Amino acid sequence: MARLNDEVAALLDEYADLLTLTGGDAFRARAYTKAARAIAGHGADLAGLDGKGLREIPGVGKSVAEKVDEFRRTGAIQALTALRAQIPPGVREMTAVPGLGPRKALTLHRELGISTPAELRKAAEAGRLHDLPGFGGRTEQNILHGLDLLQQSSERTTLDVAFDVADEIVAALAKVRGCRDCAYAGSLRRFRETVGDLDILAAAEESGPLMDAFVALPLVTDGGEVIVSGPTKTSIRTARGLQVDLRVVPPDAWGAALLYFTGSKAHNIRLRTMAVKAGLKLSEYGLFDASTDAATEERIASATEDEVYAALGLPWIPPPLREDRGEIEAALEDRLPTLVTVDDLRGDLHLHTDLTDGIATLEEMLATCHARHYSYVAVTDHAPDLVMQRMTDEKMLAQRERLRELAGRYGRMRLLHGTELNIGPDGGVDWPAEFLDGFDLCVASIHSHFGASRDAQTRRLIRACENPHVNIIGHLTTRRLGRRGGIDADLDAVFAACARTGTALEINASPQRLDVNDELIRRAHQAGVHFSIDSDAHSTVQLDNPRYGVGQAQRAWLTPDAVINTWPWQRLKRFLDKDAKNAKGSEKAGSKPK
DNA sequence: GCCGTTTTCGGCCCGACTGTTTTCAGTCG
Repeated sequence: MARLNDEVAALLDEYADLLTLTGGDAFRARAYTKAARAIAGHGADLAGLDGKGLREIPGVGKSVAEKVDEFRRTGAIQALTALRAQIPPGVREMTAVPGLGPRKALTLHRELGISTPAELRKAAEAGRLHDLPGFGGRTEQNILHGLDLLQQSSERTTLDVAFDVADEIVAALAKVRGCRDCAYAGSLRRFRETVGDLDILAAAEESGPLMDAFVALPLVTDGGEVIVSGPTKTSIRTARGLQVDLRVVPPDAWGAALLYFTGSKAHNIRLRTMAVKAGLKLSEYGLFDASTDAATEERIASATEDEVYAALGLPWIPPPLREDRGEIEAALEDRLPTLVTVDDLRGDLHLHTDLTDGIATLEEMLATCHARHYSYVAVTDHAPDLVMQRMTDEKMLAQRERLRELAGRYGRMRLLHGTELNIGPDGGVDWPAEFLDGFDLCVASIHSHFGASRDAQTRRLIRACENPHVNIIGHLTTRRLGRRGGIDADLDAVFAACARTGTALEINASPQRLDVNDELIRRAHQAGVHFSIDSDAHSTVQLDNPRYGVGQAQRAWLTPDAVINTWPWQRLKRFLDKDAKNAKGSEKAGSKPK
C-alpha cells in the first residue's frame, strides 16, 4: 500500500459498510464514506498532518480525525474492531455482488445464516433464496450472475493497485545488497487493462538476500502468505489476494529473462520460432547457438533486450505491442509506430471539481494540472440531467465566470470551460443549443439506460455524435472493470459517425474503466477516429490517471497524431469547432450548412 | 458524523429501475 491515505480510506469505508450492515444510522455511515473518499483523494500524505491539518480535509470532523489519529498511534481502530466482531467479513464481501446491497445481505445472514459468497452460491443454486420475503426467482438468478461477475473480477487486479504493489516491491528489492537490477515484467509491463498476477524480476549473483527480503516485506508479513520459495523463484500472495512471483537471474542473463517474463506467450513463441529457423535457441537464459551441445553451448546474446532482439534481426519492440498482433512483421519491415507517451499529452479534457462529484476545488485541480505542465485543461463538471449532481444553469455560469477570472493565474495554461453532458435515451443532451454555445468543449457520455436495445443504443450514440456541440464521446461502453459489462451497440457504426462528424472518442483513463479498450481503439483508429486520453479525475490524485490510458493507446498502436490532446492549442481549437468544419464539408458536398 | 451568509439543530444527492409487491423496498449512479 503506497500511501497511508489509501489504507485509512479503506478502513473508513469498511467501517461505513459495517455500520450499514448492522443497521446503523445511514447518514452516519455516509459521513464515513464521504470522509474516506476525501482522504483517498487528498493531496497531502496523512502521515505528515497534525490534528488541525486533518480537520481541514472536508468531511473530516472530530470523530474521524480521532479515528485516523488512533490508527496512526496504535495501528487499529477500536470501534472498527468491535464491529468486525459482530459481522463476519464474508457478509461484507457479499455486498460486492452486483445487485446485492447491505439490506439483502443482512437478511440472508440473519434468516439463512449465510456468511460468505461461497455459501451464498450454494444456497442460490439450491433455490433456497426465493422463499425469503423480498426475494424471488429473478433475484436468485441475478445473484448467481453477480457471483460469476465477482469471481471473474477477483481473479484480476486493476492497474492502479497493481502498480502500487509493484512499485513498492521494486523499490524495496532494488535497495538489497547485491541487487544489480530490478523491474516488473509480465502483463503489467505490457499494460494489459488488468493483471492476474505480478512478475518481478531481479538480477544478482546470489539470490538468497533478495528472496529473504521479499518474504519479509510488510505486504507478505501483514496478512499475506508465502506460496513457494526456492533459490530462483518465490511466490507470495498479498492480503488482498494478489499473487506476486519474484525471479532472480544472473546479471548477464537480465535481457533474455526480462524478454521472457514480459511475454506475451504468443510473442515469445514467435521469437523462439525465428531463433530456431536461424539455427539458434532462445530461452530465459539467453540466445544460444543450437548446434553446439548443451555443455559448451555458445551464448550469442542475453545482457539486454536490445541485444537479443538485434541478434534476431529485429529492433527493440515496446512491451505494449508484444502480443503477436503484427508487431514482428512491422518490426521486420521497419514500420513500428512511434507510440504516444505520457509526455506527449498537452492537456486533460475531462475532469470534475467539487461543484459536482469531484472532491477538489476548481483551483486545486487547476494547480495540479499546471504542475503537470499542461498547455490547456478543460473543466467538465456534470450537467443537470444527472439529477443527483444538482447542477443548475446558474452554478455552471458562475463556474465559467470564475474560470475566466483565473485566466493567466496558471502561467500560460489555457483554461477551457466544458461540461460532461448526459446522452439521454433518445440521444438528446441536457441543454439546448443556445446554452451549449457558451462552452469551449463538451464531453457527452451515457450514464443511464444501460440495458437499451442494440438498435436504440446505436441510434442514441450516433445522434450524440451528430450534435454539433458534442466534441468527445466519454467512456463509450460504460463498462466498469469487474463490475459491469459494456452496453450493446453497433460500435463500428458509431466509429463511422465519430469520424464523419469530427467527434473524438475518449480513452477514459480511470483504471476502473479503461473505456474504450485497446481492441476498440484499434478498430476506431482504422475507421479514422481521433482520440482524447483523459483522466476523468474526481480528485487531484486521479489527475495521474492518463498513464493508464496511454498504456491502452500504446497497445492499440496509437501515435501522437491520433490523439487530440497531444496537439498544439491552435490545432485543437480548429478540431473543437465542429460547425466550421462541417460547414466546409457540406459546401463541398453542395448541401446546406447548418 | 458533518456542517452552516437560510441552520449550532436539523438536515444530509434525487430519481429511475427492478423485482417484489398490490403500494413498496432495495440498489444504483
